[in-house]
Amino acid sequence: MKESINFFEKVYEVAAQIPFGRVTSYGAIATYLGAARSARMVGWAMNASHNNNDIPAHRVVNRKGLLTGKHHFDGTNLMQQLLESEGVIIKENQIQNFETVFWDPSKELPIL
DNA sequence: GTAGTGACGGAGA
DNA sequence: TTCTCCGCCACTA
Repeated sequence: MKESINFFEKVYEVAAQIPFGRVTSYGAIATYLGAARSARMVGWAMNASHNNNDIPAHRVVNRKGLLTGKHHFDGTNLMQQLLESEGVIIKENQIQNFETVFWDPSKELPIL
């Protein structure tokens, strides 16, 4: 076990605070954490979030609102199904009204 | 030690 | 808007 990278826990913390029926992007989280150029790390952290049940990874999509991470879920439509259950409309793996359901941590959460 | 890859994002065309 | 290229950090072979 290495020293726990705060980056991971921060990502989890932010993701866990995503309100019901809202979504955010990897870049938004990365920017909030001060790693705007490391959005990939956020996605990578999400990959490890499988061990954290409190991490609604299905609420995290790319900046286009595309469910790029759905392949990492058990089913093929599990991610979409979860989001639709929260009132998020999805079509062709892309979130509709993305601007409406988008949740920006850098705006909603206190500045780091 | 080097190269390839990835749940991404931004800039340029 | 989409496509391509580059950069970013961490992991794997």
